[in-house]
Amino acid sequence: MILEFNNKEPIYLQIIEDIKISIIKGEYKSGDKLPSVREYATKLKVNPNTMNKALLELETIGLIYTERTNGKYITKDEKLINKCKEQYITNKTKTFIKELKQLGLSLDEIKKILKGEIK
Amino acid sequence: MILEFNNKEPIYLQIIEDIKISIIKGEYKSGDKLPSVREYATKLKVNPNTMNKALLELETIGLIYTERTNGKYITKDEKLINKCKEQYITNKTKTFIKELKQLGLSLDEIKKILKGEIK
Amino acid sequence: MILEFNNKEPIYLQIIEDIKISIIKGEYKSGDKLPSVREYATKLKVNPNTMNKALLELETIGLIYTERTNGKYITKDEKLINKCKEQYITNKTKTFIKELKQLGLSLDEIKKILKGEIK
Amino acid sequence: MILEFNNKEPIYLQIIEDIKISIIKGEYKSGDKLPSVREYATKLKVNPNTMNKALLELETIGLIYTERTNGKYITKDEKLINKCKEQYITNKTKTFIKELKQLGLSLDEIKKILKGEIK
DNA sequence: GTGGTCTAGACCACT
DNA sequence: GTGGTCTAGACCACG
Repeated sequence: MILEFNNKEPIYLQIIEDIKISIIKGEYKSGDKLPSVREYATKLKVNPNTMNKALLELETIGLIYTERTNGKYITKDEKLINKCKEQYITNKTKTFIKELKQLGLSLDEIKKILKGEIK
Repeated sequence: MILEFNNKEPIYLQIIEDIKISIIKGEYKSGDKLPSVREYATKLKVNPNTMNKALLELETIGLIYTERTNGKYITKDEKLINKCKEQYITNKTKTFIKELKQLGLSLDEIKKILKGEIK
Repeated sequence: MILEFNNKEPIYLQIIEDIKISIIKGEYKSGDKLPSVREYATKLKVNPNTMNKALLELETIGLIYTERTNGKYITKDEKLINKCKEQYITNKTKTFIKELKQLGLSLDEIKKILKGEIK
Repeated sequence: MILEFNNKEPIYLQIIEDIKISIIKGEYKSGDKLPSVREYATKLKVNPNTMNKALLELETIGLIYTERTNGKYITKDEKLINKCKEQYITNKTKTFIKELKQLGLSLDEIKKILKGEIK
């Protein structure tokens, strides 16, 4: 996994986003063990503190959990994962539609644009 | 014009975005005079410096220009405005599609989701 | 005479510069009568105060003088005009050379560049 | 590095110009880390905000870039630097020639003047 | 310690 | 009254 960070957004948020997507896509599966913080940090060329912050936040969301002294794992709660996926999708969709509507575009126009873009 | 600011994004960026949209929508028309910096600032309950920062950035983009000691105006370059509009739309559309594709969704699935959301 | 003003520099300075050049070039000759302030102002689409400011400054330099109730004239002091011309030229030349030298260019290099540019 | 500011031009513009020249000359090299905003500000006896304004503008030009929380660096895009250098030189040269031509001087006369001035 | 943002308030030149 | 510049000083997120 290689991550191109942009400098406008906090790195830890970009990492969170990336791992979230991996989970939603199913690349990381329920119960999978995650690399150690250190390992992760070196792989991403990132400060361990940053890595830790990202994983902590994922833990508070519930997408990963920690087994003391053993490592971090993807949650076994598949419902949660699905819920996350749906949320992610409807979120993106709604804001997308909202933004275009804000420009005064009608739904028909939005559909047209999408047809043009989806090839 | 009332603007509700969110705390995640810098105020000046939100102002830029808002004015940009007004221009794109045609609420502000080519050659229109903008409210003075101070007036704008009081209306938005923002420090004049902040307001100025936003307007300066819009000027470097080229969407507005300054007449010395006279005020600020919407660009007369309608091509630029149209270009901005198109850019804005295709930008939003492309990232939207990219984000959903990244999740492994096929184009058909994206279409379905949109149909569900567009009511 | 048509003047395209830029918005970065004060208009009155641009006017001064322009009239100065006209005098140096000899378009305005020793003893010539200048248009009235009002006339000038309408021609240049400029506030009369601005026009006045410009002419006043030219008067303090000595390039023009006022005959009470009669109008403004180009100085009859041709020496002054010549001095101005020389000053203008050596000024521009010296700063030009200084700026390029500052970049670390040798005199030979500057000569080359000039040969390339002068066609 | 000591900078003598003149009062005619905004300080932040003079700073921009100075840093630009340092980059063009190669005193600051591709990828070099710049002093921190605060450090720079104290060195130049300028308010940090002013310093920041200058650096921001250099960033929009692309000559420097920011690494979040880490510092600012000279661009690694050496082509851009070269382009800037050329632009700077031809710009200065062209306006110089234009200004003298505007006075009615022939190219031969300009050459003579330069020979006189270049010693 | 780094840059980013924001506020408050002041002064200036120009028209 | 307009924008432009500058200072002082504060707070924040990030790493």
